[in-house]
Amino acid sequence: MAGQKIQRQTGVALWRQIADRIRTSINHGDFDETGMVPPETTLALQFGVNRHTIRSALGALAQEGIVRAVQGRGTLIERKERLSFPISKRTRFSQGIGDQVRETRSVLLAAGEEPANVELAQQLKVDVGTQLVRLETLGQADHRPVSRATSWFPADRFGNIAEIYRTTGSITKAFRELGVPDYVRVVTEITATHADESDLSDLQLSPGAIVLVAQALNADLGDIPVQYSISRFAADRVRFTVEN
Amino acid sequence: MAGQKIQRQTGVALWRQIADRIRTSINHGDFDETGMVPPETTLALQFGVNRHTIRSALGALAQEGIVRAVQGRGTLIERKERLSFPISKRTRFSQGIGDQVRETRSVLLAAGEEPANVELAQQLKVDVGTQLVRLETLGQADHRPVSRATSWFPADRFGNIAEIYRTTGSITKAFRELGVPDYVRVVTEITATHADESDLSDLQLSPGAIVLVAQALNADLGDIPVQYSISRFAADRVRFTVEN
DNA sequence: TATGGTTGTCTATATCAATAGACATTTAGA
DNA sequence: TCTAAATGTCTATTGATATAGACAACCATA
Repeated sequence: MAGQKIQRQTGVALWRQIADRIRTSINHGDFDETGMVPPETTLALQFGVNRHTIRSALGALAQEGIVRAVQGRGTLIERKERLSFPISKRTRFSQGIGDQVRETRSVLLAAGEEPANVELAQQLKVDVGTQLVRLETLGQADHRPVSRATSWFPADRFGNIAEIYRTTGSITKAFRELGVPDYVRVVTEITATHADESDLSDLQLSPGAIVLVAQALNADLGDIPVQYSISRFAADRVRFTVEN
Repeated sequence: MAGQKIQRQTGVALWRQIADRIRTSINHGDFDETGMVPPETTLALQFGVNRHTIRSALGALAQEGIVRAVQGRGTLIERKERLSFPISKRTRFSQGIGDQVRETRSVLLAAGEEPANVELAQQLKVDVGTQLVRLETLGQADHRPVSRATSWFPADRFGNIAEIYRTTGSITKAFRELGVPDYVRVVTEITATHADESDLSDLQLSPGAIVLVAQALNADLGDIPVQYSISRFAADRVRFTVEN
């Protein structure tokens, strides 16, 4: 927990800034030796704020299930999190993080059809208005939500992909059943923004959190686009790794 | 500016959330037709807040130089920003964004030597304690700061790289003079976090902003690590693009 | 030049965020 | 079993945040 100072009067409450910093320190392993966060009075001194402000920060982290305060003992670290998520030609949700957690799962939240707007048409190289299948999915690792994705597929080739995905829980398998034995990542765009309301509920985030947004285009082996997706990851649970 | 609601009582002030959202909309080109932000009363209605809260948000954006309010007319958009930053085997700062801006520049802020700690040693494949050259640099596009990077190089091969970099303003050229005709990106790790105090001053950010952090390892053509760097980008000025 | 639409300014009030201090309660260890 | 160290709870005060309403000042244009 380096000597960075915190900002006052910025529209971001001190307790939230401090909570974010402590969460980062925990994930970075700064307190691994003791397994607990430093005492409130120590933290108050370090951050140069009142002890009550520290308590607000720790209260928020306790709400997230990251720490647990025990009277008389201290504040114990309950859970650390930050998965490494590889991005490469063969980016698959389950494969990449499979060795970091015990169980990965992908859940279909919603499915539907809609015509391609200008942006989607451009990405998937189809005409505007072409019918697309839209899938809303939630990626989980050890029963904790990690990513929230919206994907679009050309409906003529993948009209019933929702059906198959629902049963298999895997895009890769669904593609295979629909005559796409393999596919590759063409391009990934990465941005970061503040979590919106649906992020908070879907990813079980604390308000004010940061989400990493990855817009990805997958194509089959004939370079025909098969999937365009926008995925939102909890920034403090995930890191992207680009291997060249 | 989709119908995402804003969060109350989250430790992030409403005016800051709204300022961030409006900035994103501007950068996304949502108001390009008129060149102005919607009237304050309209925004207040859309976001479901008081007009004074909108004024706080617009005031913050005006402080950043993004908008300018004109009494009687409206609030004009002064500047848009979000550069696309490609990440590939041959990631170079100037090349990637060279066609998006008129001028790119890289400035040496500081230089020094220090022994490798555990992490640096592991990354650069040297022994702990091996002497390294550390360079602090600032990447600019059209005189606006875009990235703030700290780089480490093995001192035995690149002892005077700071000197050369200061004159050429280019890592690529410095490498070339020091007997590394070419180099490739081995791996890039991408995370996101809130801006700290030095980000605010170096990148001229507004408090509470988000930074994208890229930790990158470059190697020469013999796969020997030559540079490990940690770069911080203003998240609302940059997007990463991973091409496979 | 009159009008509608827009930003600028003021007052007032309620709630959240942060500080300050005091003391209770619990735990671990001497 | 006493004590030090830690969290838990309470009261009080100040400043930042947000709402509400009213009206002034300014601009474009019909």
